[in-house]
Amino acid sequence: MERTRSAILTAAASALARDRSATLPEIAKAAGVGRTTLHRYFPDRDTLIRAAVEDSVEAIGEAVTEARLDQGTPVEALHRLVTAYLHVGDRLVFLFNDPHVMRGYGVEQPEEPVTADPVLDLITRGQRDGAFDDHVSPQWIQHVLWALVYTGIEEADRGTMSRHGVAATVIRTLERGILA
Amino acid sequence: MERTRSAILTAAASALARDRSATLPEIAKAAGVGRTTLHRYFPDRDTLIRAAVEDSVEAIGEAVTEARLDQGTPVEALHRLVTAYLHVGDRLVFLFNDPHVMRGYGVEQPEEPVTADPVLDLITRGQRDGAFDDHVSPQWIQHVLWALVYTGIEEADRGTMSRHGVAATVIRTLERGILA
DNA sequence: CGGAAGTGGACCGTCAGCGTTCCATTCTTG
DNA sequence: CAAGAATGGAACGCTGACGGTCCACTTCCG
Repeated sequence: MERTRSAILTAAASALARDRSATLPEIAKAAGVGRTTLHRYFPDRDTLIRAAVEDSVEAIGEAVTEARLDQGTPVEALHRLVTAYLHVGDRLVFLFNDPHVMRGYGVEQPEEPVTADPVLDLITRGQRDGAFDDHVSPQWIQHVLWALVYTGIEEADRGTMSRHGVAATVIRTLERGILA
Repeated sequence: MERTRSAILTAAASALARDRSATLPEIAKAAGVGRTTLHRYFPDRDTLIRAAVEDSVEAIGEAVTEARLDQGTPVEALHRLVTAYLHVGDRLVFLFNDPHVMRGYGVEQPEEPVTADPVLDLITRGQRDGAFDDHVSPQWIQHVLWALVYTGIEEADRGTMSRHGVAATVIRTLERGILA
């Protein structure tokens, strides 16, 4: 069943986000599935993790696409992007804590020029329009964005901040820093 | 020898920062020490990690103390703090990636009020003086600070940015955000 | 020089997690 | 309802990491 596969991948991302050394039985239980079934879908741990990474990348990619970053002003788009990221928090945290998928993307890509990243497109557009700081590299802005969203998610998970307050706070700090 | 103990703890923090599932022999080798010696100083893995955490907390604490955060304007102090953090990058990354020491501090603390954190003192002072944004909590600012420093360290490790450029960039983004 | 302390290579028993298989049970579907 | 597919509990062997020990070797100092 495709439904099972999806549930496993989601649960795996969630469980591994919390504890990257989560055991296979733990993941299976989190997915509401027996260890045998888990093994049936993903023969070994490595396969599972790769699939989970791929699935999360895809899910996040969809969320970003839906955010329509090419529409409206860069600042408006940025707001939608942050919101979108927060909605896929688990997967984002999972990718963030993986053997640092972020740098090489872990999943082998056949030398894709990667020029087609909507987020980087938005950032460069914002810099061109004079909306975003162009004294720093687009990559830096992207990483800062990830870091702040990640921090916000932690805050929400811990209960320190309300789910909604997080978005506003992340955006505020992202845009204007911490100075008064 | 106290020298050996220190070398082990430093190497452990460094190795575990890169790969938190680093094996004991790996840590021993990183410390330039035999597995037996490692075992002599720290009977089991858990003891080693606790000691490494404690050691790192202490080292960072010293670096913060030396930054004299109560001197000069909050902004000046913040600059020194960021620089100090970057100098103890390895340990910071180690603590950051630990079973989330950051939240509960992992190391048992007997209900210390924790009121004596120079960093939080600086932040609240900055907010009181009208230097820092007081629409967000001091904790949030602290976490953002950590996150940005962490991001900067990654950048430096990856070679994306020069060691010196990192400090300037982190401070710039921390202070004024990503808007132009 | 000689003993004490520290070091580390080698070895070993244990154990948790993994990969694999078997099989009874449940769920689907024609 | 019956055949087939899917599920998951149970058991097993394997492997890698760990905790622990023994012992030869170096270093240091009386």
